[in-house]
Amino acid sequence: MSSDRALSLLSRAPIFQNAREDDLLPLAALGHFSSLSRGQHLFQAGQPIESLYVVASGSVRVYRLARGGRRELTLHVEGPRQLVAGVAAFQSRAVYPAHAQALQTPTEMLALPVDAVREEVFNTPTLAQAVIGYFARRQAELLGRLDSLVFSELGERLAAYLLDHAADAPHALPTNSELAALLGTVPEIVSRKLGEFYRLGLIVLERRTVRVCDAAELARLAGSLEEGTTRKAGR
Amino acid sequence: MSSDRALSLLSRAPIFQNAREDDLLPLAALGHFSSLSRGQHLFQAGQPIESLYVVASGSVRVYRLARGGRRELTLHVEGPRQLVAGVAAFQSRAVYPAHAQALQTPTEMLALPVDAVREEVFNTPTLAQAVIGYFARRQAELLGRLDSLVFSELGERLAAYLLDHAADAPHALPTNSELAALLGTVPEIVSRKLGEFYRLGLIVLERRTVRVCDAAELARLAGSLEEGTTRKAGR
DNA sequence: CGTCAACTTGATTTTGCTCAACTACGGTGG
DNA sequence: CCACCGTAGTTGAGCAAAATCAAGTTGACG
Repeated sequence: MSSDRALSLLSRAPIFQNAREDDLLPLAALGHFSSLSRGQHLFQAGQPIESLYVVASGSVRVYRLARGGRRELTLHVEGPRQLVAGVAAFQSRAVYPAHAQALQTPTEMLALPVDAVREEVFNTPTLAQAVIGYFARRQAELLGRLDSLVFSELGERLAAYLLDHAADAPHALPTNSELAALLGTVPEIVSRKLGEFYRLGLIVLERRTVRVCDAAELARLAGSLEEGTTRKAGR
Repeated sequence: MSSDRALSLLSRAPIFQNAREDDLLPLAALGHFSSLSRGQHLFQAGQPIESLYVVASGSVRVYRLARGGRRELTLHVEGPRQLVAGVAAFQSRAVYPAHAQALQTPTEMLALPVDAVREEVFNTPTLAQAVIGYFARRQAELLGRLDSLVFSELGERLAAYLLDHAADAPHALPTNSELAALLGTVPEIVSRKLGEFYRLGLIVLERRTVRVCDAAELARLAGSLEEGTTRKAGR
Protein backbone atom coordinates (compact mmCIF):
# COMPACT_ATOMS: atom_id res chain seq x y z
CA MET A 1 0.00 0.00 0.00
CA SER A 2 1.36 3.36 -0.99
CA SER A 3 0.86 5.02 2.37
CA ASP A 4 3.17 2.48 3.98
CA ARG A 5 5.90 3.64 1.70
CA ALA A 6 4.99 7.23 2.43
CA LEU A 7 5.15 6.62 6.15
CA SER A 8 8.49 4.95 6.02
CA LEU A 9 9.91 7.76 3.90
CA LEU A 10 8.51 10.44 6.17
CA SER A 11 9.76 8.82 9.33
CA ARG A 12 13.27 8.74 7.95
CA ALA A 13 13.30 12.27 6.57
CA PRO A 14 15.64 14.43 8.65
CA ILE A 15 13.01 17.08 9.05
CA PHE A 16 10.62 14.72 10.82
CA GLN A 17 13.15 12.65 12.69
CA ASN A 18 11.82 13.62 16.10
CA ALA A 19 8.21 12.82 15.37
CA ARG A 20 6.32 9.78 16.56
CA GLU A 21 5.02 7.62 13.73
CA ASP A 22 1.48 8.24 14.93
CA ASP A 23 1.82 11.92 14.23
CA LEU A 24 2.99 11.22 10.71
CA LEU A 25 0.16 8.85 9.82
CA PRO A 26 -2.33 11.47 8.70
CA LEU A 27 0.29 13.06 6.47
CA ALA A 28 1.33 9.76 4.98
CA ALA A 29 -2.30 9.06 4.12
CA LEU A 30 -2.61 12.35 2.27
CA GLY A 31 0.64 12.10 0.36
CA HIS A 32 0.98 10.67 -3.10
CA PHE A 33 3.96 9.65 -5.16
CA SER A 34 4.83 10.81 -8.61
CA SER A 35 7.71 10.11 -10.92
CA LEU A 36 9.63 12.50 -13.12
CA SER A 37 12.29 12.09 -15.72
CA ARG A 38 15.38 14.20 -16.10
CA GLY A 39 14.56 17.78 -16.99
CA GLN A 40 10.90 17.62 -16.03
CA HIS A 41 9.67 20.32 -13.72
CA LEU A 42 8.19 19.63 -10.34
CA PHE A 43 6.95 23.20 -10.24
CA GLN A 44 7.83 26.56 -11.68
CA ALA A 45 8.33 29.89 -9.98
CA GLY A 46 5.06 31.79 -9.86
CA GLN A 47 2.77 28.78 -9.67
CA PRO A 48 0.46 28.67 -6.67
CA ILE A 49 1.84 26.57 -3.84
CA GLU A 50 -0.15 23.41 -3.30
CA SER A 51 2.36 20.87 -2.13
CA LEU A 52 5.71 20.43 -0.60
CA TYR A 53 7.80 17.45 -1.54
CA VAL A 54 10.07 14.83 -0.11
CA VAL A 55 12.51 13.24 -2.51
CA ALA A 56 12.07 9.46 -2.57
CA SER A 57 14.72 8.70 -5.16
CA GLY A 58 16.78 10.59 -7.68
CA SER A 59 17.53 14.27 -7.15
CA VAL A 60 16.02 17.65 -7.69
CA ARG A 61 17.53 21.02 -8.47
CA VAL A 62 15.90 24.17 -7.13
CA TYR A 63 16.91 27.26 -9.06
CA ARG A 64 16.06 30.80 -10.06
CA LEU A 65 16.24 32.50 -13.41
CA ALA A 66 17.32 35.97 -14.37
CA ARG A 67 18.05 38.10 -17.40
CA GLY A 68 15.15 36.61 -19.26
CA GLY A 69 16.44 33.11 -18.77
CA ARG A 70 19.96 33.72 -19.94
CA ARG A 71 21.35 33.12 -16.47
CA GLU A 72 20.33 30.79 -13.73
CA LEU A 73 21.38 30.20 -10.16
CA THR A 74 20.95 26.84 -8.48
CA LEU A 75 19.88 27.31 -4.88
CA HIS A 76 19.92 23.70 -3.73
CA VAL A 77 20.26 20.22 -5.06
CA GLU A 78 18.28 17.78 -2.92
CA GLY A 79 18.64 14.04 -2.78
CA PRO A 80 16.57 11.28 -1.15
CA ARG A 81 14.74 12.12 2.10
CA GLN A 82 15.33 15.82 1.63
CA LEU A 83 12.62 18.41 1.49
CA VAL A 84 11.79 20.56 -1.52
CA ALA A 85 9.81 23.78 -1.08
CA GLY A 86 9.86 23.24 2.67
CA VAL A 87 10.45 26.87 3.48
CA ALA A 88 8.12 28.24 0.84
CA ALA A 89 5.32 26.16 2.32
CA PHE A 90 5.38 28.24 5.49
CA GLN A 91 5.45 31.63 3.88
CA SER A 92 2.31 33.60 3.44
CA ARG A 93 3.16 34.15 -0.21
CA ALA A 94 1.00 31.96 -2.35
CA VAL A 95 3.43 31.11 -5.13
CA TYR A 96 6.65 29.18 -5.43
CA PRO A 97 9.62 31.52 -5.40
CA ALA A 98 11.81 29.27 -7.54
CA HIS A 99 11.79 26.49 -10.13
CA ALA A 100 12.35 22.83 -9.33
CA GLN A 101 13.45 20.25 -11.84
CA ALA A 102 14.39 16.58 -11.71
CA LEU A 103 18.03 15.81 -12.41
CA GLN A 104 17.82 12.07 -12.87
CA THR A 105 15.64 9.76 -14.76
CA PRO A 106 13.54 8.22 -12.44
CA THR A 107 13.14 10.85 -9.78
CA GLU A 108 10.30 9.95 -7.43
CA MET A 109 8.70 12.50 -5.21
CA LEU A 110 6.21 12.31 -2.40
CA ALA A 111 3.86 15.28 -2.55
CA LEU A 112 2.20 16.50 0.64
CA PRO A 113 -0.55 19.10 0.73
CA VAL A 114 0.78 22.25 2.40
CA ASP A 115 -2.27 22.94 4.51
CA ALA A 116 -2.17 19.55 6.13
CA VAL A 117 1.53 19.83 6.80
CA ARG A 118 1.17 23.25 8.32
CA GLU A 119 -1.59 22.13 10.59
CA GLU A 120 0.27 19.02 11.64
CA VAL A 121 3.47 20.93 12.36
CA PHE A 122 1.74 23.63 14.36
CA ASN A 123 -0.08 21.08 16.46
CA THR A 124 2.91 18.89 17.20
CA PRO A 125 5.54 20.65 19.30
CA THR A 126 8.31 18.22 18.46
CA LEU A 127 7.64 18.80 14.79
CA ALA A 128 7.62 22.54 15.21
CA GLN A 129 10.94 22.30 16.95
CA ALA A 130 12.39 20.20 14.15
CA VAL A 131 11.14 22.63 11.53
CA ILE A 132 12.65 25.58 13.37
CA GLY A 133 16.00 23.83 13.55
CA TYR A 134 15.81 22.94 9.89
CA PHE A 135 15.04 26.51 8.86
CA ALA A 136 17.88 27.82 10.96
CA ARG A 137 20.31 25.41 9.33
CA ARG A 138 18.98 26.34 5.94
CA GLN A 139 19.55 29.97 6.59
CA ALA A 140 23.13 29.34 7.70
CA GLU A 141 23.77 27.57 4.41
CA LEU A 142 22.28 30.44 2.47
CA LEU A 143 24.46 32.93 4.29
CA GLY A 144 27.45 30.86 3.30
CA ARG A 145 26.38 30.90 -0.34
CA LEU A 146 25.76 34.60 -0.11
CA ASP A 147 29.15 35.60 1.00
CA SER A 148 31.00 33.17 -1.17
CA LEU A 149 29.13 34.68 -4.11
CA VAL A 150 29.78 38.24 -3.03
CA PHE A 151 33.28 38.00 -1.71
CA SER A 152 35.11 35.34 -3.58
CA GLU A 153 35.84 35.03 -7.20
CA LEU A 154 35.15 32.17 -9.47
CA GLY A 155 38.46 30.38 -9.01
CA GLU A 156 37.90 30.20 -5.28
CA ARG A 157 34.32 28.97 -5.61
CA LEU A 158 35.29 26.32 -8.12
CA ALA A 159 38.20 25.15 -5.99
CA ALA A 160 35.84 24.91 -3.01
CA TYR A 161 33.36 22.93 -5.09
CA LEU A 162 36.04 20.49 -6.19
CA LEU A 163 37.28 19.98 -2.65
CA ASP A 164 33.73 19.42 -1.49
CA HIS A 165 32.81 16.86 -4.11
CA ALA A 166 35.98 15.26 -5.36
CA ALA A 167 38.43 15.50 -2.49
CA ASP A 168 38.59 11.77 -1.80
CA ALA A 169 36.88 9.78 -4.48
CA PRO A 170 36.81 10.70 -8.17
CA HIS A 171 33.63 12.54 -9.01
CA ALA A 172 31.45 12.64 -12.11
CA LEU A 173 31.08 16.29 -12.99
CA PRO A 174 27.72 17.69 -13.97
CA THR A 175 27.57 19.55 -17.26
CA ASN A 176 29.32 22.87 -17.43
CA SER A 177 25.96 24.62 -17.56
CA GLU A 178 24.88 23.00 -14.33
CA LEU A 179 28.17 23.84 -12.71
CA ALA A 180 27.86 27.39 -13.90
CA ALA A 181 24.39 27.66 -12.36
CA LEU A 182 25.72 26.31 -9.11
CA LEU A 183 28.62 28.75 -9.03
CA GLY A 184 26.69 31.73 -10.31
CA THR A 185 28.38 32.19 -13.66
CA VAL A 186 28.26 31.05 -17.28
CA PRO A 187 29.50 27.78 -18.81
CA GLU A 188 32.39 29.31 -20.75
CA ILE A 189 34.09 30.53 -17.63
CA VAL A 190 33.73 27.17 -15.93
CA SER A 191 35.38 25.56 -18.92
CA ARG A 192 38.29 27.98 -18.80
CA LYS A 193 38.86 27.64 -15.09
CA LEU A 194 38.72 23.85 -15.20
CA GLY A 195 41.25 23.95 -18.02
CA GLU A 196 43.45 26.21 -15.96
CA PHE A 197 43.34 23.90 -12.95
CA TYR A 198 44.17 20.99 -15.22
CA ARG A 199 47.15 22.78 -16.71
CA LEU A 200 48.39 23.58 -13.22
CA GLY A 201 48.25 19.88 -12.39
CA LEU A 202 45.68 20.34 -9.64
CA ILE A 203 43.12 17.99 -11.13
CA VAL A 204 42.86 15.22 -13.69
CA LEU A 205 39.92 15.07 -16.07
CA GLU A 206 38.86 11.99 -17.91
CA ARG A 207 35.52 11.70 -19.62
CA ARG A 208 33.90 14.21 -17.28
CA THR A 209 35.27 12.47 -14.24
CA VAL A 210 37.47 14.59 -12.10
CA ARG A 211 40.11 13.61 -9.57
CA VAL A 212 41.93 16.00 -7.29
CA CYS A 213 45.73 15.73 -7.41
CA ASP A 214 46.95 18.63 -5.38
CA ALA A 215 44.39 19.12 -2.65
CA ALA A 216 46.68 21.40 -0.66
CA GLU A 217 47.07 23.86 -3.48
CA LEU A 218 43.34 23.78 -4.23
CA ALA A 219 42.63 24.48 -0.59
CA ARG A 220 44.97 27.45 -0.75
CA LEU A 221 43.11 28.76 -3.78
CA ALA A 222 39.74 28.23 -2.14
CA GLY A 223 40.89 29.49 1.19
CA SER A 224 40.80 33.24 1.20
CA LEU A 225 37.45 33.09 3.00
CA GLU A 226 38.77 31.01 5.86
CA GLU A 227 41.40 33.56 6.81
CA GLY A 228 38.75 36.17 7.34
CA THR A 229 36.72 34.06 9.73
CA THR A 230 39.73 32.96 11.72
CA ARG A 231 40.39 36.48 12.93
CA LYS A 232 40.04 36.83 16.64
CA ALA A 233 37.17 38.94 17.93
CA GLY A 234 37.60 41.81 20.33
CA ARG A 235 35.53 44.68 21.53
CA MET B 1 10.54 48.54 36.92
CA SER B 2 12.62 47.39 34.03
CA SER B 3 10.69 44.21 33.34
CA ASP B 4 7.56 46.27 32.66
CA ARG B 5 9.38 47.97 29.89
CA ALA B 6 10.70 44.65 28.70
CA LEU B 7 7.23 43.18 28.66
CA SER B 8 5.73 46.03 26.73
CA LEU B 9 8.54 45.85 24.18
CA LEU B 10 8.22 42.09 23.79
CA SER B 11 4.48 42.15 23.42
CA ARG B 12 4.77 44.61 20.57
CA ALA B 13 7.62 42.88 18.77
CA PRO B 14 6.31 41.38 15.52
CA ILE B 15 7.85 38.05 16.30
CA PHE B 16 5.82 37.66 19.47
CA GLN B 17 2.65 39.27 18.31
CA ASN B 18 0.57 36.14 18.73
CA ALA B 19 1.67 35.38 22.24
CA ARG B 20 -0.34 35.99 25.38
CA GLU B 21 1.31 38.39 27.78
CA ASP B 22 1.44 35.64 30.39
CA ASP B 23 3.72 33.60 28.19
CA LEU B 24 6.07 36.51 27.79
CA LEU B 25 6.37 37.32 31.47
CA PRO B 26 9.16 34.87 32.27
CA LEU B 27 11.17 36.18 29.32
CA ALA B 28 10.61 39.78 30.31
CA ALA B 29 11.87 39.00 33.78
CA LEU B 30 15.09 37.50 32.41
CA GLY B 31 15.80 40.25 29.92
CA HIS B 32 17.97 43.24 30.60
CA PHE B 33 18.52 46.46 28.74
CA SER B 34 21.77 47.89 27.60
CA SER B 35 22.72 50.96 25.68
CA LEU B 36 25.27 51.35 22.92
CA SER B 37 26.64 54.31 21.05
CA ARG B 38 27.23 54.52 17.34
CA GLY B 39 29.86 52.08 16.18
CA GLN B 40 29.88 49.93 19.29
CA HIS B 41 29.47 46.22 18.77
CA LEU B 42 26.65 44.22 20.18
CA PHE B 43 28.55 41.06 19.32
CA GLN B 44 31.16 39.88 16.90
CA ALA B 45 31.19 36.89 14.61
CA GLY B 46 32.75 33.93 16.36
CA GLN B 47 31.72 34.85 19.88
CA PRO B 48 29.67 32.24 21.71
CA ILE B 49 25.95 32.88 21.48
CA GLU B 50 24.46 33.84 24.80
CA SER B 51 21.66 36.21 23.97
CA LEU B 52 19.37 37.32 21.28
CA TYR B 53 18.26 40.90 21.16
CA VAL B 54 15.25 43.07 20.54
CA VAL B 55 15.96 46.62 19.45
CA ALA B 56 14.30 49.09 21.81
CA SER B 57 15.50 52.26 20.16
CA GLY B 58 18.05 53.25 17.55
CA SER B 59 19.17 50.76 14.95
CA VAL B 60 21.61 47.93 14.45
CA ARG B 61 23.50 46.70 11.45
CA VAL B 62 24.27 43.01 11.06
CA TYR B 63 27.14 42.35 8.69
CA ARG B 64 29.85 39.99 7.59
CA LEU B 65 33.47 40.66 6.77
CA ALA B 66 35.70 39.21 4.11
CA ARG B 67 39.16 39.62 2.69
CA GLY B 68 40.59 40.24 6.10
CA GLY B 69 38.22 43.11 6.75
CA ARG B 70 38.74 44.98 3.49
CA ARG B 71 35.18 44.31 2.38
CA GLU B 72 31.97 44.01 4.27
CA LEU B 73 28.43 43.05 3.43
CA THR B 74 25.49 44.28 5.45
CA LEU B 75 22.91 41.54 5.89
CA HIS B 76 20.20 43.46 7.71
CA VAL B 77 19.58 46.78 9.35
CA GLU B 78 17.10 46.41 12.19
CA GLY B 79 15.09 49.13 13.88
CA PRO B 80 12.89 49.21 16.99
CA ARG B 81 10.99 46.03 17.89
CA GLN B 82 13.01 43.97 15.47
CA LEU B 83 15.01 40.93 16.38
CA VAL B 84 18.78 40.61 16.12
CA ALA B 85 20.40 37.17 16.06
CA GLY B 86 16.96 35.60 16.07
CA VAL B 87 17.84 32.89 13.60
CA ALA B 88 21.30 32.21 15.00
CA ALA B 89 19.73 31.57 18.40
CA PHE B 90 18.03 28.45 17.07
CA GLN B 91 21.02 26.95 15.31
CA SER B 92 23.05 24.33 17.00
CA ARG B 93 26.22 26.22 16.20
CA ALA B 94 27.46 27.91 19.29
CA VAL B 95 28.83 31.12 17.82
CA TYR B 96 27.39 34.18 16.12
CA PRO B 97 27.76 33.94 12.38
CA ALA B 98 28.02 37.71 11.84
CA HIS B 99 28.87 41.00 13.48
CA ALA B 100 26.33 43.43 14.90
CA GLN B 101 26.97 47.08 15.49
CA ALA B 102 24.90 50.04 16.65
CA LEU B 103 24.24 52.69 14.01
CA GLN B 104 22.90 55.47 16.20
CA THR B 105 23.93 57.02 19.38
CA PRO B 106 21.73 55.87 21.85
CA THR B 107 20.81 52.43 20.63
CA GLU B 108 19.08 50.48 23.35
CA MET B 109 18.78 46.74 23.24
CA LEU B 110 16.92 44.19 25.26
CA ALA B 111 19.02 41.08 25.69
CA LEU B 112 17.27 37.75 26.25
CA PRO B 113 19.09 34.55 27.19
CA VAL B 114 18.85 32.11 24.29
CA ASP B 115 18.10 29.05 26.38
CA ALA B 116 15.09 30.64 27.99
CA VAL B 117 13.78 31.85 24.65
CA ARG B 118 14.21 28.46 23.06
CA GLU B 119 12.39 26.75 25.87
CA GLU B 120 9.58 29.27 25.85
CA VAL B 121 9.15 29.05 22.09
CA PHE B 122 9.15 25.27 22.01
CA ASN B 123 6.55 25.11 24.76
CA THR B 124 4.20 27.68 23.32
CA PRO B 125 2.66 26.56 20.04
CA THR B 126 1.53 30.03 18.99
CA LEU B 127 5.08 31.26 19.49
CA ALA B 128 6.53 28.39 17.54
CA GLN B 129 4.17 29.23 14.73
CA ALA B 130 5.20 32.86 14.78
CA VAL B 131 8.87 31.93 14.75
CA ILE B 132 8.38 29.62 11.80
CA GLY B 133 6.64 32.34 9.86
CA TYR B 134 9.34 34.82 10.73
CA PHE B 135 12.10 32.47 9.60
CA ALA B 136 10.32 31.80 6.34
CA ARG B 137 9.98 35.52 5.65
CA ARG B 138 13.59 36.01 6.54
CA GLN B 139 14.67 33.38 4.11
CA ALA B 140 12.63 34.93 1.34
CA GLU B 141 14.40 38.22 1.94
CA LEU B 142 17.77 36.52 1.84
CA LEU B 143 16.92 34.83 -1.43
CA GLY B 144 16.05 38.22 -2.83
CA ARG B 145 19.38 39.64 -1.72
CA LEU B 146 21.11 36.62 -3.17
CA ASP B 147 19.82 36.93 -6.64
CA SER B 148 20.06 40.67 -6.80
CA LEU B 149 23.72 40.28 -5.85
CA VAL B 150 24.35 37.51 -8.32
CA PHE B 151 22.29 38.65 -11.25
CA SER B 152 22.15 42.38 -11.28
CA GLU B 153 24.88 44.88 -11.55
CA LEU B 154 25.55 47.78 -9.32
CA GLY B 155 23.48 50.33 -11.24
CA GLU B 156 20.42 48.14 -10.90
CA ARG B 157 20.93 47.52 -7.22
CA LEU B 158 21.48 51.18 -6.49
CA ALA B 159 18.42 52.18 -8.49
CA ALA B 160 16.39 49.63 -6.55
CA TYR B 161 17.71 51.00 -3.28
CA LEU B 162 16.79 54.54 -4.24
CA LEU B 163 13.30 53.53 -5.26
CA ASP B 164 12.89 51.65 -2.00
CA HIS B 165 14.02 54.44 0.27
CA ALA B 166 13.51 57.70 -1.52
CA ALA B 167 10.66 57.10 -3.93
CA ASP B 168 8.18 59.38 -2.17
CA ALA B 169 9.85 61.46 0.52
CA PRO B 170 13.41 62.77 0.31
CA HIS B 171 15.78 60.48 2.12
CA ALA B 172 18.94 61.10 4.13
CA LEU B 173 21.58 58.88 2.59
CA PRO B 174 23.90 56.88 4.82
CA THR B 175 27.60 57.30 4.21
CA ASN B 176 28.97 55.90 1.00
CA SER B 177 30.74 53.20 2.94
CA GLU B 178 27.51 52.04 4.51
CA LEU B 179 25.77 52.11 1.16
CA ALA B 180 28.61 50.14 -0.35
CA ALA B 181 28.31 47.48 2.36
CA LEU B 182 24.59 47.28 1.72
CA LEU B 183 25.03 46.89 -2.01
CA GLY B 184 28.03 44.61 -1.85
CA THR B 185 30.67 46.91 -3.31
CA VAL B 186 33.15 49.65 -2.33
CA PRO B 187 32.51 53.34 -1.61
CA GLU B 188 34.19 54.68 -4.74
CA ILE B 189 31.78 52.92 -7.03
CA VAL B 190 28.78 54.16 -5.10
CA SER B 191 30.06 57.68 -5.48
CA ARG B 192 30.50 57.27 -9.22
CA LYS B 193 27.09 55.74 -9.78
CA LEU B 194 25.33 58.39 -7.70
CA GLY B 195 27.12 61.04 -9.72
CA GLU B 196 26.01 59.35 -12.91
CA PHE B 197 22.37 59.25 -11.82
CA TYR B 198 22.62 62.90 -10.87
CA ARG B 199 24.04 63.86 -14.26
CA LEU B 200 21.23 61.96 -15.94
CA GLY B 201 18.74 64.03 -13.96
CA LEU B 202 17.29 61.00 -12.18
CA ILE B 203 17.97 62.27 -8.68
CA VAL B 204 18.80 65.49 -6.85
CA LEU B 205 21.42 65.51 -4.11
CA GLU B 206 21.69 68.19 -1.46
CA ARG B 207 23.77 67.76 1.65
CA ARG B 208 23.43 63.98 1.56
CA THR B 209 19.70 64.16 1.10
CA VAL B 210 18.46 62.54 -2.03
CA ARG B 211 15.24 63.06 -3.92
CA VAL B 212 14.08 60.99 -6.86
CA CYS B 213 13.13 62.99 -9.95
CA ASP B 214 12.58 60.42 -12.64
CA ALA B 215 11.15 57.39 -10.88
CA ALA B 216 10.07 55.78 -14.14
CA GLU B 217 13.57 55.79 -15.57
CA LEU B 218 15.05 54.55 -12.30
CA ALA B 219 12.53 51.73 -12.29
CA ARG B 220 13.57 50.84 -15.81
CA LEU B 221 17.21 50.73 -14.72
CA ALA B 222 16.38 48.64 -11.66
CA GLY B 223 13.98 46.47 -13.50
CA SER B 224 15.87 43.90 -15.48
CA LEU B 225 15.03 41.38 -12.77
CA GLU B 226 11.31 41.88 -13.11
CA GLU B 227 11.29 41.09 -16.80
CA GLY B 228 12.89 37.76 -16.13
CA THR B 229 10.22 36.64 -13.73
CA THR B 230 7.40 37.72 -16.01
CA ARG B 231 8.31 35.20 -18.66
CA LYS B 232 5.71 32.57 -19.17
CA ALA B 233 6.68 29.07 -18.20
CA GLY B 234 6.47 26.14 -20.54
CA ARG B 235 8.37 23.05 -21.48
C1' DC C 1 26.55 9.32 -41.54
C1' DG C 2 24.16 13.36 -40.08
C1' DT C 3 22.61 16.02 -36.38
C1' DC C 4 22.43 18.08 -32.04
C1' DA C 5 24.18 19.33 -27.73
C1' DA C 6 27.94 20.14 -25.01
C1' DC C 7 32.45 21.69 -24.75
C1' DT C 8 36.43 24.61 -25.99
C1' DT C 9 38.81 28.64 -27.44
C1' DG C 10 39.81 33.26 -29.06
C1' DA C 11 38.69 38.18 -29.39
C1' DT C 12 36.39 41.96 -27.48
C1' DT C 13 33.88 44.74 -24.13
C1' DT C 14 32.07 45.81 -19.79
C1' DT C 15 32.17 46.05 -15.05
C1' DG C 16 34.12 46.61 -10.95
C1' DC C 17 38.32 46.86 -7.97
C1' DT C 18 42.49 49.19 -6.49
C1' DC C 19 45.54 52.86 -5.77
C1' DA C 20 46.36 57.51 -5.32
C1' DA C 21 45.63 62.28 -5.36
C1' DC C 22 42.88 65.95 -4.19
C1' DT C 23 38.74 68.57 -2.15
C1' DA C 24 35.23 69.80 1.26
C1' DC C 25 33.61 69.91 5.78
C1' DG C 26 33.56 69.84 10.91
C1' DG C 27 35.65 69.91 14.75
C1' DT C 28 39.53 71.10 18.25
C1' DG C 29 42.89 73.61 20.39
C1' DG C 30 45.97 77.29 20.34
C1' DC D 1 39.62 83.71 14.95
C1' DC D 2 42.41 80.76 12.62
C1' DA D 3 45.64 76.78 11.75
C1' DC D 4 45.34 72.02 11.93
C1' DC D 5 43.56 67.48 11.56
C1' DG D 6 40.71 63.67 10.45
C1' DT D 7 36.97 61.80 8.00
C1' DA D 8 34.11 61.48 4.01
C1' DG D 9 33.62 62.31 -0.63
C1' DT D 10 35.17 62.72 -5.48
C1' DT D 11 37.81 61.74 -9.44
C1' DG D 12 41.30 59.81 -12.57
C1' DA D 13 44.31 56.04 -14.29
C1' DG D 14 45.35 51.42 -14.65
C1' DC D 15 44.09 46.72 -14.17
C1' DA D 16 41.81 42.20 -13.50
C1' DA D 17 37.78 39.42 -13.64
C1' DA D 18 34.08 38.07 -15.93
C1' DA D 19 30.49 38.45 -19.53
C1' DT D 20 29.63 38.29 -24.27
C1' DC D 21 29.96 37.02 -28.99
C1' DA D 22 31.51 34.03 -32.34
C1' DA D 23 33.75 30.23 -34.32
C1' DG D 24 35.30 25.74 -34.15
C1' DT D 25 35.56 20.77 -32.10
C1' DT D 26 34.12 16.68 -30.05
C1' DG D 27 31.09 13.05 -28.93
C1' DA D 28 26.69 10.55 -28.41
C1' DC D 29 22.85 8.77 -30.65
C1' DG D 30 19.58 7.68 -33.95
